[in-house]
Amino acid sequence: MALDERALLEHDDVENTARVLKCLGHPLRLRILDLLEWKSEATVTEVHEALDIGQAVASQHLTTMRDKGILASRKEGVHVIYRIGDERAVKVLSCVRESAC
Amino acid sequence: MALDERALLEHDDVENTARVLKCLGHPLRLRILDLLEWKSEATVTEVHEALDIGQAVASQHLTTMRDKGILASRKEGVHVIYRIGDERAVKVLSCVRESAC
DNA sequence: ACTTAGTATATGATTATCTATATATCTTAA
DNA sequence: TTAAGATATATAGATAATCATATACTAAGT
Repeated sequence: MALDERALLEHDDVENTARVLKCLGHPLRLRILDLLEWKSEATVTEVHEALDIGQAVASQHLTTMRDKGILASRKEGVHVIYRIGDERAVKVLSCVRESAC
Repeated sequence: MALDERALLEHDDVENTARVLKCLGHPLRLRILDLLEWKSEATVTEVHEALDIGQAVASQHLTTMRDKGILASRKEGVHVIYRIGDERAVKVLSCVRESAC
């Protein structure tokens, strides 16, 4: 019955969707997303201090999330300021948190 | 600023949320979810044939998803019939698919 | 130019994930 | 009880993720 013609699959973005969800599926990255949801913006240092994780780890996760489009960033002087880059990530989070979406 | 008091975190289910999202973050498992979304139910054999994957692989992924509560199953004779066990998974999927949730 | 603070990357060790093959278990029919 | 089909599990090789340490890069100030 030609699965390739089905809704999700015909978009041929299953791989990409999986990549995004997999990226969200990590405790630290969820906490980063949560942090940016109420703080709007944060530098690498702020993330690494707020979450009490190593600077390199923070940078790595932030970069990973930006690569997937989940986060966006801008440079301001010596700081790199990260923010949420795709509101769908927030919605996904709220979907999981509660029953209603 | 006591991150531990924030919404998502005070639920202390960050780990579990991450586990679920990580589980969804796999191409085959997304396709399984997609299959069960329009087919309602499917046996292991049906999944492994519809997705053209090995029987063991199908069984493993189905088991994994059931362990996380994403799927549910019942036994009927010699068959094990899987279905979606948590509608939030579907909602997560639709959140990622489109802009609106 | 030098220093310092912020950020990114390279590396490697550890652990987890994925898939295939093979095998085991379970259920029903003969 | 034996056989056959359906499902699950054990195992192992390959690949990928994670995290820590160390190092490199960059921008601003002195």
